Amino acid sequence: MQDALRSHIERKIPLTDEEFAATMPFFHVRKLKRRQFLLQQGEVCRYESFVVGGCLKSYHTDERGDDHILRFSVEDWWAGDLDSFLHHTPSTISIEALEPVTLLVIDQPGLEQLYREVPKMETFFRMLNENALIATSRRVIADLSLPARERYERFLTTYPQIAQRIPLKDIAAFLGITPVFLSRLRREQAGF
Amino acid sequence: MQDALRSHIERKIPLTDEEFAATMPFFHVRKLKRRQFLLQQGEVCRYESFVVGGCLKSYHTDERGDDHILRFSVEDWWAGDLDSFLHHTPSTISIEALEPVTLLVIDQPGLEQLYREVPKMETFFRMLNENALIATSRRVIADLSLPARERYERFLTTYPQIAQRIPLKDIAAFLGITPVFLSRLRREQAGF
DNA sequence: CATTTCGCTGAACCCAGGTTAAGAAATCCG
DNA sequence: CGGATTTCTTAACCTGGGTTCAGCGAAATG
Repeated sequence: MQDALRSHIERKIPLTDEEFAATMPFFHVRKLKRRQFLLQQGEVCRYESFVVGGCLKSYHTDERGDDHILRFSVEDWWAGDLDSFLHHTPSTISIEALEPVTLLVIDQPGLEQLYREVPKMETFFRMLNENALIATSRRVIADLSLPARERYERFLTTYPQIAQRIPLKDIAAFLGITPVFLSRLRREQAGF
Repeated sequence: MQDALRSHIERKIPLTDEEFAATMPFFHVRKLKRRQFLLQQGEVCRYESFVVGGCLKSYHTDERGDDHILRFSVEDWWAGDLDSFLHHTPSTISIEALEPVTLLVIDQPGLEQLYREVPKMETFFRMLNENALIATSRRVIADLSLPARERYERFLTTYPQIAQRIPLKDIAAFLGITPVFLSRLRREQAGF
């Protein structure tokens, strides 16, 4: 399990055994059952969580009660609300397990101390956030410039593995359309 | 002008005179006239640019030729395409001066060397990207959950200064609606 | 295994926001 | 300054996607 984290980190930046040994104690294991919450909208997000196994959705619930999914986190991804985590403000999202989930979590004081003790880990998180920023910016572009059907097609090709594991209504909540309409898109698509 | 950059950095992290002196040479000044491009979609983005004065828009042009504005960068903000800058890939956005602009720019080898020579600057850019990620994620939430009129109202209250300086058609391109429709929103709003 | 619940589909109808066009206002530039 | 260009507004009409409701199969729950 620690292996999963180590090889994940080393995909960006090599670590010595000592560095990894110094890093590991800052993390601890957490398990969630299906439908259990890692974070509920309104709470302060205390942990950044590395997903060892399983799948979660991060979503915002608007005033009308509609859910809007920001991202799905599967093996080798991270889950958390950075704003709430860093600034100790109530989070604007909930994070919920779609499958049984195993996590390695770190809290904010821990992360800061980790940066001091293992500077390479600051570099690692810098790169991680760079990538997250790039992915999020791509999503803004797609949301602004593509109609629903193309966002759906792009989702299918970009995350084929994820698309299989996830109910249609959650994909709809991710794309920003209703399940009814997504069902319609599928049917039309099947036509050819 | 260097003062602008220094106090910008020190708003996140204090620097000694030596650290700042070591930092400054990695930046150089660049000026743009109104309508001049800092980056054109398809080019590789060679610089991260700190805005000393003026205002720019970063926008994506879709296949149909429609522009979608991702952000406006004014004094004390940054402009650039992180994905293209880091990975030397053709950029998916253009960046254009809306007013005469003064920049302090740094290239990618320079930035990497800066991280090595002044580690605090890596911390600074980590924090900078954290904030950018938070802002971009907020935007995704807003795009997914708010109708056009509320996105407009939020834009007005969040960036009142910027809203003044910018033509309506650019605000529309930022909100993802047509100028015609934005004009309609304004009229209805004026009604009360 | 009976039953309630939940997710998916289909069809009819509706509305926010887009499109087109044309005039008024502002801004640019010789 | 005066013509040209660009921007803003208004109005009439159009469409992508939402909403509602109904039926139906697959899971969860007892």
